[in-house]
Amino acid sequence: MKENDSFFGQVYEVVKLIPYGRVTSYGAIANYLGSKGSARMVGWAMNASLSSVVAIPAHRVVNRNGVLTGKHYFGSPDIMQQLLENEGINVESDKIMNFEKYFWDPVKEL
DNA sequence: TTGCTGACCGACG
DNA sequence: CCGTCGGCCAGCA
Repeated sequence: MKENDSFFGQVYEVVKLIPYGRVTSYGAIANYLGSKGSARMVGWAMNASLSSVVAIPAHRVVNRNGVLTGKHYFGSPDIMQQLLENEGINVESDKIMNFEKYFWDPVKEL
């Protein structure tokens, strides 16, 4: 797995491990990787994942507020919300309702 | 190689 | 409440 060699690869691993109907935050992933301050890299990795041939459920990754920050990067601002709602997650005004309930923390789960 | 930017987060004034 | 800055790592001109 060459992907796992880089910081990005570790992000991919975690994001792909996110179970159906769950969401996590950039900071949580960064914290799991051992670099809390590198939360920006997580988002950057997501951007790279869009070009990646590997399917990455980036729509399950949101910011600490539960807001769909990168929704615009999915091609259309509605795609990310539609995907989340399709998994049974309520999204309103670009933010996840009951975010705490759907929140999946890799540090605690893994 | 250097410098700027980026889907974040927390702290400071 | 709002604006600004630092920190983390990687990609690109």
